[in-house]
Amino acid sequence: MSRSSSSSVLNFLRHVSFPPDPRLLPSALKSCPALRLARALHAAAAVAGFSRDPFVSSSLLHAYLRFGATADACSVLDGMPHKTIVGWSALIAGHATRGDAEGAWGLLERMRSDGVEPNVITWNGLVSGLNRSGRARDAVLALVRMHGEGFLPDATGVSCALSAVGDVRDVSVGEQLHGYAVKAGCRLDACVATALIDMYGKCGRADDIVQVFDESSNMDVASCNALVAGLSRNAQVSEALRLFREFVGRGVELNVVSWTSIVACCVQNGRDLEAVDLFREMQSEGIEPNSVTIPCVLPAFANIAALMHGRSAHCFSLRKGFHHDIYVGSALVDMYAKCGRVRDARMIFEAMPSRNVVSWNAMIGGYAMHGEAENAVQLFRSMQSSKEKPDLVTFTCVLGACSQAGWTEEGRSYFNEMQHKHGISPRMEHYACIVTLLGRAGKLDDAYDNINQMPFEPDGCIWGSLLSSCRIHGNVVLAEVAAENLFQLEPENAGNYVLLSNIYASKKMWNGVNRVRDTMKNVGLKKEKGCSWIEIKNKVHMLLAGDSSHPMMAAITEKLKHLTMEMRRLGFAPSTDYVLHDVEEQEKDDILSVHSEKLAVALGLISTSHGTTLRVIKNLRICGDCHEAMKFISSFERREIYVRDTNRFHHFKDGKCSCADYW
DNA sequence: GTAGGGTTAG
Repeated sequence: MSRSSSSSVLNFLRHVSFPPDPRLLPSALKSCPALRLARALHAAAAVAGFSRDPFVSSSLLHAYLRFGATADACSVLDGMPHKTIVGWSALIAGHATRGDAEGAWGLLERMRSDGVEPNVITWNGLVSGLNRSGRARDAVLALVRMHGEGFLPDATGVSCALSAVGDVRDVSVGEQLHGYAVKAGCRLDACVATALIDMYGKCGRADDIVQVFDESSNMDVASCNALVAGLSRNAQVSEALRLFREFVGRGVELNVVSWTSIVACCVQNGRDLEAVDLFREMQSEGIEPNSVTIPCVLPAFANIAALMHGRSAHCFSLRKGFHHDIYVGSALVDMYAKCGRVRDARMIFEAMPSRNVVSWNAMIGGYAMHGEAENAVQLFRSMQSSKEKPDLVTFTCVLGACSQAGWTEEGRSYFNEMQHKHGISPRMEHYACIVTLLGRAGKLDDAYDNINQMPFEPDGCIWGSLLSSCRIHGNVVLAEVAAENLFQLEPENAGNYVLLSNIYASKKMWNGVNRVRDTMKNVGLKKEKGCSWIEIKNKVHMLLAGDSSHPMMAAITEKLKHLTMEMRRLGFAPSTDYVLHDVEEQEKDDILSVHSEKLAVALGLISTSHGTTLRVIKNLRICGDCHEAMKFISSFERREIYVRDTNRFHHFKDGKCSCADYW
């Protein structure tokens, strides 16, 4: 038994006597830690003949409601000779909180026929309870009926109803409530303002959030937090950051929820480096992260492969006891896997006191990302012998693992198992997995057939996957089909043009190359800059392809020159069909030599001691030339090198890659 | 007896 629950039992025992004393029973019931004990006290009071005492029965009623035992609570109220409005209201709120809308309405009628008229608290309790139990529509209906019966809903009722509206995303009802709050004079109440912001945020109305903010004068810290969350939901990061600072200017004391919200806002919108900075700033402001902050910030460390930062958040969690939290545990599993430490991820996973579907998916997905299909599938089998049911994400991970390993038949069979054994109908992402699975294995026609047989219109991911496969297997005809669809679906995505152009270039079809380049120029698209990150001694370095702004660039260039010479000497020939441009061979070598992952690895080599493992992440897929170069470097420099691209991990060791050149 | 804010996997 934990320390806190044993102390609550001691506190309870202090109020218990034998035989039972009617003056002590109310306080005993108030501190009663378990439903069974409340029932025992009830029985003892009945035997002693004072269970109908107004104080005792009222305490029993509330104790039962605290444990959600609405039936017991009902029988207590039934036995009360004088039923008070407080008793009725508590019972109605209790039923509503358990999601029993019908029971709550029935009690409201019984209360009236008993001669007790509901008041505003009775109604608010009903609205609040229904909202809390997820019966959002019923909560709004209750408020409407309350109004229809001549009651003026107050700030409390309106806030609860607004919260319900946000859950059902019915902005027109939300707007009506907004107008009502203005008329009823409770619009400027801080809770109403917060609930309005929350509602508009959930309904996708960022402009209205800002308008509520502009028209409010007495917003507090919770309003700020709702504001940040609402803007984050609608991808308005800069606005969230600006208003977050403005709250400080207004003298609002920000708390751990505020800081967690702004960190989460950056992470959820791909601004990982800013999230890391804010996480630091939070602590220098004297706000200590809690068990919600940690799972919010961990994905930022995971995304930029900041293993040292991630480890220190892990240590912090251990010190604070957060590591037992299922959110923290799952986020740690994901972080270690994405930082290249899939064994550490498994250790965390095994040590978790409880797991949910997210924890399983994080671990299975981790194996998939590392190309460890065997482990992924094995874990998927253990999941099925556990009580946790696989969901659509689980199958995305399992299918992903199969496609990384080239397990075509296994992948097909899991695709069927998903539908027929688990009743999950395939979604876009599952078809994308199947197309990748078949395409990468060279079964391009099969992949194309699958696209044509899909029950809905394929999206950019599907065609993008086919196009990538065409790049690997040099299929110009299907590549043109895929590209045609992609240019319609995502005309702004430069990567598609680059891929098609590379396919033409690899076939020496220079007219095609020029045509695509002209189109790109006309549409005004630039090739996305390759970008890599490497963490060295607790600092994350970002390197851009062709960019020479890094302070150590001279040494990096020197190191690359030396490596290139050694590669040549040992018979390594750069493979030049990976670049977009049709240029002289020598110039192509130069372009290749500045791909960002090479810069990152060179920096890693000169900044760490011999034998240190290097971990690099990249915003694009690693090119074939860099892949060859990494294999060479791993053997020549005797270093293990992990490169995580958009697709998976490549673990280079002794001249070989964990993907076995299949990617 | 009634009210508003932050979390993990793809």
